[in-house]
Amino acid sequence: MAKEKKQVERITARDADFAQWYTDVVTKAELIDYSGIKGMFVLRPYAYALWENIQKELDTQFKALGHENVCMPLLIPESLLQKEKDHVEGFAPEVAWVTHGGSEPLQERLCVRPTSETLFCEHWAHVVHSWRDLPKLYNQWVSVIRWEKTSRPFLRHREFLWQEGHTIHATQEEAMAETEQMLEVYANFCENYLAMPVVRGEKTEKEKFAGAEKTYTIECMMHDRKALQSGTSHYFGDGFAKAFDITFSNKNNQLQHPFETSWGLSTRIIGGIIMTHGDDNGLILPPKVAPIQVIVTPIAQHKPGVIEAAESICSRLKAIGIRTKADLSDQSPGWKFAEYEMKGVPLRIEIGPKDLEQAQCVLVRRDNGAKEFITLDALETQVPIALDAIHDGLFQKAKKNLEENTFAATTMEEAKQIIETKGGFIKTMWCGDLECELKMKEEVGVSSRCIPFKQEEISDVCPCCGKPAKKMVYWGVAY
RNA sequence: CCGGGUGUAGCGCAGAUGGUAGCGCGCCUGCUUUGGGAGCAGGAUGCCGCAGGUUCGAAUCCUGUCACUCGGACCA
Repeated sequence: MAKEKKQVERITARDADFAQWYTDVVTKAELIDYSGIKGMFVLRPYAYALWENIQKELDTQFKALGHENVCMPLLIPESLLQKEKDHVEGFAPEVAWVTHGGSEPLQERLCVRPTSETLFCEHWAHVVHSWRDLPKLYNQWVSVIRWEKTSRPFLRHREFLWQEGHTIHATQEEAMAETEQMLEVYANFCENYLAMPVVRGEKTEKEKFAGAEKTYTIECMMHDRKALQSGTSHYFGDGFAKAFDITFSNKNNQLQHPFETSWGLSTRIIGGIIMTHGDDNGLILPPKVAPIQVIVTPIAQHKPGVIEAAESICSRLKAIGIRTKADLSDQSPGWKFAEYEMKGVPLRIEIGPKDLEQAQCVLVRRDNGAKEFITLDALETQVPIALDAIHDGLFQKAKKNLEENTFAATTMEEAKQIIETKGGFIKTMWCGDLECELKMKEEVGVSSRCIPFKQEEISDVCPCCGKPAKKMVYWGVAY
Protein backbone atom coordinates (compact mmCIF):
# COMPACT_ATOMS: atom_id res chain seq x y z
CA MET A 1 0.00 0.00 0.00
CA ALA A 2 2.69 2.42 1.00
CA LYS A 3 4.66 1.45 -2.08
CA GLU A 4 1.72 2.11 -4.36
CA LYS A 5 1.22 5.51 -2.87
CA LYS A 6 4.80 6.42 -3.46
CA GLN A 7 4.37 5.45 -7.09
CA VAL A 8 1.45 7.81 -7.43
CA GLU A 9 3.45 10.73 -6.11
CA ARG A 10 6.57 9.89 -7.99
CA ILE A 11 7.79 12.09 -10.82
CA THR A 12 8.89 10.74 -14.18
CA ALA A 13 12.42 9.36 -14.08
CA ARG A 14 14.85 11.96 -15.39
CA ASP A 15 16.64 9.74 -17.84
CA ALA A 16 13.48 8.02 -19.05
CA ASP A 17 11.83 11.19 -20.37
CA PHE A 18 13.71 14.39 -19.66
CA ALA A 19 11.01 16.72 -20.98
CA GLN A 20 8.32 15.10 -18.87
CA TRP A 21 10.61 15.02 -15.85
CA TYR A 22 11.15 18.76 -16.26
CA THR A 23 7.43 19.49 -16.43
CA ASP A 24 6.81 17.29 -13.39
CA VAL A 25 9.50 19.07 -11.40
CA VAL A 26 8.34 22.61 -12.13
CA THR A 27 4.81 21.81 -11.01
CA LYS A 28 5.48 19.40 -8.13
CA ALA A 29 8.18 21.59 -6.63
CA GLU A 30 5.59 24.39 -6.64
CA LEU A 31 7.57 26.68 -8.90
CA ILE A 32 5.02 27.22 -11.67
CA ASP A 33 1.31 27.32 -12.20
CA TYR A 34 -0.20 27.59 -15.64
CA SER A 35 -2.35 30.60 -16.40
CA GLY A 36 -5.15 30.67 -18.93
CA ILE A 37 -2.87 32.23 -21.54
CA LYS A 38 -0.40 30.16 -23.46
CA GLY A 39 3.15 30.99 -22.52
CA MET A 40 2.23 33.08 -19.51
CA PHE A 41 3.01 31.42 -16.23
CA VAL A 42 2.48 32.09 -12.56
CA LEU A 43 5.78 32.19 -10.72
CA ARG A 44 4.74 30.76 -7.37
CA PRO A 45 6.34 32.02 -4.14
CA TYR A 46 9.09 29.42 -4.18
CA ALA A 47 10.16 30.29 -7.72
CA TYR A 48 9.88 33.99 -7.07
CA ALA A 49 11.98 33.69 -3.91
CA LEU A 50 14.63 31.99 -5.99
CA TRP A 51 14.45 34.78 -8.55
CA GLU A 52 14.70 37.37 -5.77
CA ASN A 53 17.90 35.77 -4.53
CA ILE A 54 19.35 35.81 -8.03
CA GLN A 55 18.20 39.38 -8.43
CA LYS A 56 19.60 40.51 -5.09
CA GLU A 57 23.08 39.22 -5.85
CA LEU A 58 23.25 40.48 -9.42
CA ASP A 59 21.78 43.83 -8.49
CA THR A 60 24.43 44.25 -5.82
CA GLN A 61 27.16 43.41 -8.31
CA PHE A 62 25.78 45.75 -10.96
CA LYS A 63 25.62 48.62 -8.51
CA ALA A 64 29.12 47.91 -7.26
CA LEU A 65 30.27 48.45 -10.85
CA GLY A 66 28.53 51.81 -10.99
CA HIS A 67 25.22 50.93 -12.62
CA GLU A 68 21.99 52.66 -11.67
CA ASN A 69 18.51 51.22 -11.88
CA VAL A 70 15.85 52.92 -13.96
CA CYS A 71 12.45 52.05 -15.33
CA MET A 72 11.38 52.64 -18.91
CA PRO A 73 7.79 52.57 -20.19
CA LEU A 74 6.13 49.28 -21.05
CA LEU A 75 4.98 50.44 -24.50
CA ILE A 76 6.91 51.53 -27.56
CA PRO A 77 5.34 53.56 -30.37
CA GLU A 78 5.66 51.72 -33.66
CA SER A 79 7.58 54.60 -35.23
CA LEU A 80 10.20 54.42 -32.50
CA LEU A 81 10.65 50.68 -32.87
CA GLN A 82 11.10 51.17 -36.64
CA LYS A 83 14.15 53.39 -36.34
CA GLU A 84 16.84 50.72 -36.37
CA LYS A 85 16.33 48.43 -39.35
CA ASP A 86 17.98 45.19 -38.17
CA HIS A 87 16.46 45.56 -34.76
CA VAL A 88 12.87 45.79 -36.06
CA GLU A 89 13.39 42.92 -38.45
CA GLY A 90 14.60 40.77 -35.60
CA PHE A 91 11.77 41.51 -33.23
CA ALA A 92 8.74 42.44 -35.33
CA PRO A 93 7.59 38.82 -35.85
CA GLU A 94 7.14 38.27 -32.15
CA VAL A 95 5.83 41.57 -30.92
CA ALA A 96 2.46 42.09 -29.21
CA TRP A 97 0.56 45.25 -30.14
CA VAL A 98 -1.75 47.56 -28.27
CA THR A 99 -4.25 49.01 -30.72
CA HIS A 100 -6.95 50.48 -28.52
CA GLY A 101 -7.20 52.78 -25.52
CA GLY A 102 -10.49 51.88 -23.95
CA SER A 103 -12.79 51.55 -26.93
CA GLU A 104 -11.00 54.16 -29.04
CA PRO A 105 -8.56 52.93 -31.69
CA LEU A 106 -5.11 54.51 -31.29
CA GLN A 107 -3.76 56.73 -34.07
CA GLU A 108 -0.45 54.81 -33.80
CA ARG A 109 -0.25 51.29 -32.48
CA LEU A 110 2.02 50.61 -29.55
CA CYS A 111 4.25 47.60 -29.15
CA VAL A 112 4.67 45.92 -25.78
CA ARG A 113 8.41 45.97 -25.23
CA PRO A 114 10.21 42.81 -26.36
CA THR A 115 13.39 44.58 -25.16
CA SER A 116 14.04 48.25 -24.48
CA GLU A 117 16.95 49.44 -26.62
CA THR A 118 14.72 51.85 -28.51
CA LEU A 119 13.36 53.43 -25.34
CA PHE A 120 16.82 53.90 -23.89
CA CYS A 121 17.98 55.44 -27.14
CA GLU A 122 15.09 57.88 -27.24
CA HIS A 123 15.79 58.87 -23.65
CA TRP A 124 19.51 59.29 -24.24
CA ALA A 125 18.88 61.48 -27.25
CA HIS A 126 17.18 63.77 -24.72
CA VAL A 127 19.72 63.73 -21.92
CA VAL A 128 23.13 63.15 -23.49
CA HIS A 129 24.73 66.34 -24.79
CA SER A 130 28.29 66.52 -23.59
CA TRP A 131 31.16 64.14 -22.85
CA ARG A 132 30.47 65.13 -19.25
CA ASP A 133 27.13 63.27 -19.48
CA LEU A 134 28.90 60.01 -20.29
CA PRO A 135 28.99 57.22 -19.55
CA LYS A 136 25.48 56.35 -18.44
CA LEU A 137 25.33 52.94 -16.86
CA TYR A 138 21.70 51.89 -16.53
CA ASN A 139 19.84 48.73 -15.70
CA GLN A 140 16.22 47.80 -15.26
CA TRP A 141 14.42 44.82 -13.71
CA VAL A 142 11.23 44.41 -15.70
CA SER A 143 9.22 41.95 -17.72
CA VAL A 144 9.08 41.87 -21.50
CA ILE A 145 6.79 40.21 -23.99
CA ARG A 146 7.72 38.10 -26.97
CA TRP A 147 4.91 36.26 -28.72
CA GLU A 148 6.57 32.88 -29.01
CA LYS A 149 4.91 30.08 -30.90
CA THR A 150 5.88 27.40 -28.47
CA SER A 151 6.41 27.93 -24.79
CA ARG A 152 7.88 26.04 -21.86
CA PRO A 153 8.05 27.00 -18.21
CA PHE A 154 11.09 29.24 -17.60
CA LEU A 155 12.75 28.35 -20.89
CA ARG A 156 10.43 30.19 -23.21
CA HIS A 157 7.72 32.45 -21.85
CA ARG A 158 5.67 34.95 -23.76
CA GLU A 159 6.17 37.19 -20.76
CA PHE A 160 9.35 36.83 -18.76
CA LEU A 161 11.20 38.65 -16.03
CA TRP A 162 14.72 39.78 -16.65
CA GLN A 163 17.18 42.54 -16.14
CA GLU A 164 18.35 44.51 -19.11
CA GLY A 165 21.45 46.63 -18.69
CA HIS A 166 21.96 49.48 -21.13
CA THR A 167 25.02 51.65 -21.21
CA ILE A 168 26.29 54.47 -23.37
CA HIS A 169 29.91 55.57 -23.62
CA ALA A 170 32.10 58.21 -25.21
CA THR A 171 34.50 55.72 -26.73
CA GLN A 172 34.43 52.42 -28.50
CA GLU A 173 37.06 50.98 -26.16
CA GLU A 174 35.05 51.83 -23.10
CA ALA A 175 31.88 50.28 -24.55
CA MET A 176 33.74 47.12 -25.56
CA ALA A 177 35.26 46.86 -22.10
CA GLU A 178 31.76 47.15 -20.61
CA THR A 179 30.43 44.41 -22.89
CA GLU A 180 33.24 42.09 -21.87
CA GLN A 181 33.02 43.00 -18.22
CA MET A 182 29.30 42.24 -18.01
CA LEU A 183 29.66 38.90 -19.73
CA GLU A 184 32.25 38.06 -17.12
CA VAL A 185 29.84 39.13 -14.36
CA TYR A 186 27.31 36.65 -15.72
CA ALA A 187 29.86 33.90 -16.17
CA ASN A 188 31.13 34.29 -12.62
CA PHE A 189 27.63 34.44 -11.27
CA CYS A 190 26.66 31.23 -13.02
CA GLU A 191 29.72 29.39 -11.87
CA ASN A 192 30.15 30.75 -8.36
CA TYR A 193 26.52 31.21 -7.32
CA LEU A 194 24.54 28.78 -9.45
CA ALA A 195 27.23 26.10 -9.75
CA MET A 196 26.72 26.08 -13.51
CA PRO A 197 29.91 25.90 -15.57
CA VAL A 198 29.77 28.02 -18.71
CA VAL A 199 31.43 28.34 -22.07
CA ARG A 200 32.22 31.98 -22.79
CA GLY A 201 32.30 33.11 -26.36
CA GLU A 202 31.04 35.23 -29.18
CA LYS A 203 27.94 34.61 -31.27
CA THR A 204 28.26 34.19 -35.01
CA GLU A 205 26.84 36.83 -37.35
CA LYS A 206 23.74 34.67 -37.78
CA GLU A 207 23.09 34.20 -34.08
CA LYS A 208 23.90 37.64 -32.77
CA PHE A 209 21.33 40.05 -31.35
CA ALA A 210 19.27 42.08 -33.81
CA GLY A 211 21.10 45.36 -34.27
CA ALA A 212 24.30 44.40 -32.45
CA GLU A 213 27.82 44.54 -33.80
CA LYS A 214 28.94 41.84 -31.44
CA THR A 215 27.10 39.49 -29.10
CA TYR A 216 28.92 37.70 -26.32
CA THR A 217 27.28 34.74 -24.66
CA ILE A 218 27.61 32.19 -21.92
CA GLU A 219 26.44 28.74 -22.92
CA CYS A 220 25.61 26.04 -20.39
CA MET A 221 25.13 22.35 -20.91
CA MET A 222 22.01 20.82 -19.44
CA HIS A 223 21.85 17.29 -18.07
CA ASP A 224 20.36 16.04 -21.36
CA ARG A 225 23.39 17.57 -23.10
CA LYS A 226 21.43 20.27 -24.83
CA ALA A 227 22.71 23.84 -24.74
CA LEU A 228 21.11 26.72 -22.91
CA GLN A 229 22.10 30.27 -23.72
CA SER A 230 22.19 31.67 -20.23
CA GLY A 231 23.19 35.29 -20.56
CA THR A 232 24.25 37.68 -23.30
CA SER A 233 26.13 40.92 -23.58
CA HIS A 234 25.99 43.03 -26.72
CA TYR A 235 28.22 45.67 -28.23
CA PHE A 236 26.32 48.05 -30.47
CA GLY A 237 29.07 50.33 -31.69
CA ASP A 238 27.47 53.62 -32.65
CA GLY A 239 24.79 51.99 -34.83
CA PHE A 240 21.88 52.68 -32.52
CA ALA A 241 23.22 56.15 -31.72
CA LYS A 242 23.18 57.00 -35.42
CA ALA A 243 19.74 55.52 -35.97
CA PHE A 244 18.33 57.43 -33.02
CA ASP A 245 20.36 60.56 -33.56
CA ILE A 246 22.17 60.57 -30.24
CA THR A 247 25.11 62.96 -30.28
CA PHE A 248 27.42 64.61 -27.80
CA SER A 249 30.17 67.19 -27.89
CA ASN A 250 33.48 65.55 -27.15
CA LYS A 251 36.48 67.03 -25.39
CA ASN A 252 37.67 68.54 -28.67
CA ASN A 253 34.33 70.27 -29.07
CA GLN A 254 33.36 68.04 -31.95
CA LEU A 255 29.92 66.53 -32.28
CA GLN A 256 30.05 62.72 -32.32
CA HIS A 257 27.93 59.61 -31.79
CA PRO A 258 28.40 57.67 -28.57
CA PHE A 259 28.77 53.89 -28.27
CA GLU A 260 26.29 51.57 -26.60
CA THR A 261 25.97 48.16 -25.00
CA SER A 262 23.19 46.06 -23.56
CA TRP A 263 23.19 42.86 -21.56
CA GLY A 264 20.51 40.64 -20.10
CA LEU A 265 19.81 37.65 -17.94
CA SER A 266 16.30 36.27 -17.44
CA THR A 267 14.21 33.83 -15.42
CA ARG A 268 15.25 31.34 -18.06
CA ILE A 269 18.26 30.78 -15.84
CA ILE A 270 15.90 29.05 -13.39
CA GLY A 271 15.16 26.50 -16.09
CA GLY A 272 18.91 26.12 -16.42
CA ILE A 273 19.33 25.49 -12.71
CA ILE A 274 16.63 22.83 -12.80
CA MET A 275 18.02 21.06 -15.85
CA THR A 276 21.63 21.25 -14.68
CA HIS A 277 21.28 19.95 -11.16
CA GLY A 278 17.94 18.16 -10.71
CA ASP A 279 17.60 14.41 -10.25
CA ASP A 280 14.96 11.67 -9.92
CA ASN A 281 13.86 13.03 -6.56
CA GLY A 282 13.25 16.52 -7.91
CA LEU A 283 15.03 19.83 -7.76
CA ILE A 284 18.49 20.39 -6.38
CA LEU A 285 19.09 24.06 -5.73
CA PRO A 286 22.52 25.62 -5.51
CA PRO A 287 22.96 26.68 -1.86
CA LYS A 288 23.82 30.30 -2.57
CA VAL A 289 20.45 31.09 -4.12
CA ALA A 290 18.20 28.46 -2.54
CA PRO A 291 15.20 30.10 -0.81
CA ILE A 292 15.57 27.55 1.97
CA GLN A 293 19.17 26.46 2.51
CA VAL A 294 18.54 24.22 5.46
CA ILE A 295 15.38 22.36 6.41
CA VAL A 296 15.19 21.22 9.99
CA THR A 297 13.10 18.08 10.35
CA PRO A 298 12.14 16.98 13.85
CA ILE A 299 11.66 13.27 14.42
CA ALA A 300 9.05 12.13 16.95
CA GLN A 301 8.32 15.74 17.64
CA HIS A 302 5.76 14.97 20.38
CA LYS A 303 8.60 13.68 22.56
CA PRO A 304 9.78 16.24 25.08
CA GLY A 305 12.46 18.63 23.94
CA VAL A 306 12.39 17.78 20.23
CA ILE A 307 10.47 20.80 18.98
CA GLU A 308 12.48 23.10 21.20
CA ALA A 309 15.69 21.62 19.83
CA ALA A 310 14.50 22.03 16.23
CA GLU A 311 13.53 25.63 16.88
CA SER A 312 16.83 26.31 18.54
CA ILE A 313 18.77 24.92 15.58
CA CYS A 314 16.66 27.03 13.28
CA SER A 315 17.20 30.27 15.12
CA ARG A 316 20.91 29.66 15.64
CA LEU A 317 21.39 29.16 11.90
CA LYS A 318 19.26 32.14 11.04
CA ALA A 319 21.40 34.18 13.39
CA ILE A 320 24.45 33.48 11.23
CA GLY A 321 22.56 34.39 8.07
CA ILE A 322 21.57 30.95 6.82
CA ARG A 323 18.09 30.70 5.31
CA THR A 324 16.62 28.01 7.54
CA LYS A 325 13.17 26.60 8.08
CA ALA A 326 12.00 24.15 10.71
CA ASP A 327 9.03 22.13 9.51
CA LEU A 328 7.00 21.54 12.65
CA SER A 329 3.87 20.47 10.79
CA ASP A 330 2.26 17.17 11.70
CA GLN A 331 3.31 15.44 8.49
CA SER A 332 5.38 12.31 9.01
CA PRO A 333 9.16 12.60 8.81
CA GLY A 334 9.19 10.52 5.64
CA TRP A 335 6.76 12.91 3.99
CA LYS A 336 8.94 15.87 4.94
CA PHE A 337 12.08 14.21 3.61
CA ALA A 338 10.45 13.61 0.24
CA GLU A 339 8.84 17.03 0.11
CA TYR A 340 12.01 19.03 0.68
CA GLU A 341 13.98 16.80 -1.61
CA MET A 342 11.45 17.57 -4.32
CA LYS A 343 11.97 21.24 -3.58
CA GLY A 344 15.70 20.87 -3.78
CA VAL A 345 16.61 22.17 -0.32
CA PRO A 346 20.40 21.63 -0.23
CA LEU A 347 20.76 20.47 3.36
CA ARG A 348 18.47 18.68 5.79
CA ILE A 349 19.00 18.52 9.52
CA GLU A 350 17.28 15.72 11.40
CA ILE A 351 16.85 16.03 15.14
CA GLY A 352 15.11 13.38 17.24
CA PRO A 353 15.08 11.89 20.73
CA LYS A 354 18.13 9.72 20.05
CA ASP A 355 20.08 12.77 18.95
CA LEU A 356 19.02 14.77 21.97
CA GLU A 357 20.51 12.14 24.26
CA GLN A 358 23.86 12.60 22.56
CA ALA A 359 23.59 16.35 21.94
CA GLN A 360 23.94 15.80 18.22
CA CYS A 361 21.99 16.13 14.98
CA VAL A 362 22.16 14.62 11.50
CA LEU A 363 23.12 16.53 8.36
CA VAL A 364 21.90 15.05 5.10
CA ARG A 365 23.13 16.43 1.80
CA ARG A 366 20.58 16.72 -1.00
CA ASP A 367 23.11 16.35 -3.79
CA ASN A 368 24.57 13.00 -2.79
CA GLY A 369 22.48 11.83 0.17
CA ALA A 370 25.50 11.68 2.47
CA LYS A 371 24.67 11.63 6.17
CA GLU A 372 26.86 13.10 8.85
CA PHE A 373 26.38 13.27 12.61
CA ILE A 374 27.58 16.47 14.19
CA THR A 375 27.46 17.68 17.74
CA LEU A 376 25.02 20.51 18.32
CA ASP A 377 27.90 22.69 19.46
CA ALA A 378 29.38 22.47 15.97
CA LEU A 379 26.29 23.72 14.12
CA GLU A 380 27.57 27.18 13.25
CA THR A 381 30.84 25.86 11.93
CA GLN A 382 29.70 22.67 10.20
CA VAL A 383 26.62 23.88 8.35
CA PRO A 384 28.39 26.55 6.28
CA ILE A 385 31.09 23.99 5.45
CA ALA A 386 28.45 21.53 4.29
CA LEU A 387 26.71 24.15 2.15
CA ASP A 388 30.00 25.06 0.48
CA ALA A 389 30.73 21.40 -0.13
CA ILE A 390 27.33 21.00 -1.79
CA HIS A 391 28.02 23.95 -4.06
CA ASP A 392 31.36 22.46 -5.04
CA GLY A 393 29.84 19.03 -5.52
CA LEU A 394 27.17 20.42 -7.85
CA PHE A 395 29.67 22.44 -9.81
CA GLN A 396 32.08 19.54 -10.26
CA LYS A 397 29.30 17.22 -11.38
CA ALA A 398 28.03 19.73 -13.93
CA LYS A 399 31.54 20.46 -15.10
CA LYS A 400 32.15 16.77 -15.60
CA ASN A 401 28.99 16.54 -17.68
CA LEU A 402 30.14 19.47 -19.80
CA GLU A 403 33.65 18.18 -20.31
CA GLU A 404 32.73 14.58 -20.95
CA ASN A 405 30.16 15.60 -23.53
CA THR A 406 32.20 18.06 -25.54
CA PHE A 407 33.73 16.44 -28.61
CA ALA A 408 36.04 17.61 -31.35
CA ALA A 409 35.15 16.76 -34.94
CA THR A 410 37.00 17.32 -38.19
CA THR A 411 34.42 16.05 -40.68
CA MET A 412 30.68 16.43 -41.13
CA GLU A 413 30.25 12.65 -40.81
CA GLU A 414 32.08 12.65 -37.54
CA ALA A 415 29.94 15.51 -36.24
CA LYS A 416 26.76 13.74 -37.31
CA GLN A 417 27.88 10.53 -35.68
CA ILE A 418 28.59 12.29 -32.40
CA ILE A 419 25.25 14.06 -32.33
CA GLU A 420 23.34 10.90 -33.12
CA THR A 421 25.13 8.68 -30.64
CA LYS A 422 26.19 10.98 -27.82
CA GLY A 423 24.77 14.47 -28.14
CA GLY A 424 26.48 17.32 -26.36
CA PHE A 425 28.72 20.05 -27.71
CA ILE A 426 30.76 19.58 -30.84
CA LYS A 427 33.75 21.73 -31.54
CA THR A 428 34.91 22.15 -35.10
CA MET A 429 36.86 24.61 -37.14
CA TRP A 430 34.87 26.98 -39.33
CA CYS A 431 35.59 29.06 -42.40
CA GLY A 432 33.22 31.78 -41.25
CA ASP A 433 30.68 31.42 -44.06
CA LEU A 434 26.97 31.51 -43.34
CA GLU A 435 26.39 28.69 -45.82
CA CYS A 436 28.48 26.28 -43.82
CA GLU A 437 26.70 27.31 -40.65
CA LEU A 438 23.35 26.61 -42.32
CA LYS A 439 24.64 23.29 -43.57
CA MET A 440 25.60 22.26 -40.06
CA LYS A 441 22.01 22.90 -39.04
CA GLU A 442 20.60 21.07 -42.02
CA GLU A 443 22.88 18.06 -42.11
CA VAL A 444 23.95 17.62 -38.52
CA GLY A 445 21.02 19.31 -36.79
CA VAL A 446 23.04 21.68 -34.63
CA SER A 447 23.26 25.44 -34.39
CA SER A 448 26.38 27.39 -33.57
CA ARG A 449 26.48 28.09 -29.87
CA CYS A 450 29.50 30.35 -29.86
CA ILE A 451 33.00 31.05 -31.02
CA PRO A 452 34.68 30.42 -27.68
CA PHE A 453 37.19 32.90 -26.33
CA LYS A 454 39.45 29.94 -25.57
CA GLN A 455 40.31 28.88 -29.10
CA GLU A 456 41.85 25.54 -30.04
CA GLU A 457 43.45 24.38 -33.26
CA ILE A 458 41.54 21.21 -34.16
CA SER A 459 42.48 21.19 -37.83
CA ASP A 460 43.16 23.85 -40.42
CA VAL A 461 40.11 23.51 -42.63
CA CYS A 462 36.35 23.93 -42.31
CA PRO A 463 34.80 20.43 -42.13
CA CYS A 464 31.94 21.62 -44.29
CA CYS A 465 33.59 23.25 -47.32
CA GLY A 466 37.24 22.37 -46.88
CA LYS A 467 38.32 25.99 -47.14
CA PRO A 468 40.87 27.35 -44.67
CA ALA A 469 39.38 27.67 -41.21
CA LYS A 470 39.29 30.93 -39.33
CA LYS A 471 37.85 29.99 -35.95
CA MET A 472 36.85 27.11 -33.74
CA VAL A 473 33.12 26.98 -33.04
CA TYR A 474 30.99 25.17 -30.48
CA TRP A 475 27.87 23.58 -31.94
CA GLY A 476 24.93 21.98 -30.21
CA VAL A 477 21.23 21.38 -29.99
CA ALA A 478 19.83 24.34 -28.12
CA TYR A 479 16.79 25.04 -25.95
C1' C B 1 2.77 27.83 -37.57
C1' C B 2 2.47 22.12 -39.14
C1' G B 3 1.60 17.04 -37.33
C1' G B 4 0.42 13.25 -33.10
C1' G B 5 -1.80 12.83 -28.12
C1' U B 6 -4.82 14.95 -24.02
C1' G B 7 -8.67 18.13 -21.30
C1' U B 8 -14.13 14.65 -16.07
C1' A B 9 -13.02 16.81 -7.91
C1' G B 10 -6.67 19.71 -5.74
C1' C B 11 -3.69 15.38 -8.35
C1' G B 12 -3.88 10.62 -11.16
C1' C B 13 -7.67 8.30 -13.70
C1' A B 14 -12.64 5.26 -14.97
C1' G B 15 -17.18 6.49 -17.16
C1' A B 16 -19.57 0.26 -23.78
C1' U B 17 -24.42 1.22 -27.86
C1' G B 18 -26.82 9.30 -25.30
C1' G B 19 -30.73 8.89 -19.51
C1' U B 20 -28.02 13.82 -15.47
C1' A B 21 -21.03 11.19 -12.62
C1' G B 22 -17.48 7.44 -9.91
C1' C B 23 -12.54 5.24 -7.96
C1' G B 24 -7.61 5.98 -5.71
C1' C B 25 -4.63 9.60 -3.57
C1' G B 26 -4.99 14.31 -1.47
C1' C B 27 -8.22 17.66 1.63
C1' C B 28 -11.27 18.50 6.53
C1' U B 29 -12.48 16.47 11.84
C1' G B 30 -11.11 13.11 15.77
C1' C B 31 -7.98 9.46 18.01
C1' U B 32 -3.50 6.65 17.54
C1' U B 33 1.40 7.44 15.27
C1' U B 34 6.55 9.63 13.96
C1' G B 35 14.67 7.87 11.96
C1' G B 36 12.07 7.44 4.19
C1' G B 37 5.77 9.86 1.35
C1' A B 38 1.80 6.46 8.75
C1' G B 39 -3.12 3.77 10.60
C1' C B 40 -8.32 3.66 11.81
C1' A B 41 -13.14 6.09 11.87
C1' G B 42 -16.20 9.88 10.05
C1' G B 43 -16.88 14.11 6.45
C1' A B 44 -16.69 17.72 2.29
C1' U B 45 -15.61 18.67 -2.83
C1' G B 46 -17.71 18.77 -9.72
C1' C B 47 -20.38 25.11 -15.03
C1' C B 48 -17.29 16.82 -17.44
C1' G B 49 -11.88 23.07 -20.69
C1' C B 50 -15.12 26.92 -23.18
C1' A B 51 -19.00 28.34 -26.98
C1' G B 52 -22.54 26.83 -30.27
C1' G B 53 -25.51 22.77 -32.54
C1' U B 54 -28.40 17.88 -32.85
C1' U B 55 -31.89 15.56 -29.24
C1' C B 56 -37.53 14.89 -24.98
C1' G B 57 -32.59 14.33 -22.84
C1' A B 58 -25.31 15.36 -24.10
C1' A B 59 -19.32 14.09 -20.15
C1' U B 60 -20.87 10.82 -24.27
C1' C B 61 -22.79 12.72 -31.12
C1' C B 62 -21.47 17.26 -34.57
C1' U B 63 -18.97 22.17 -35.34
C1' G B 64 -15.88 25.80 -33.60
C1' U B 65 -12.52 27.51 -30.05
C1' C B 66 -8.94 27.66 -25.92
C1' A B 67 -5.22 25.28 -23.14
C1' C B 68 -1.72 21.33 -22.01
C1' U B 69 1.80 17.74 -24.01
C1' C B 70 5.27 15.28 -27.56
C1' G B 71 7.78 15.96 -32.30
C1' G B 72 9.11 19.51 -36.24
C1' A B 73 9.60 24.55 -38.05
C1' C B 74 10.49 29.35 -36.11
C1' C B 75 12.82 32.14 -32.32
C1' A B 76 16.42 35.13 -27.75
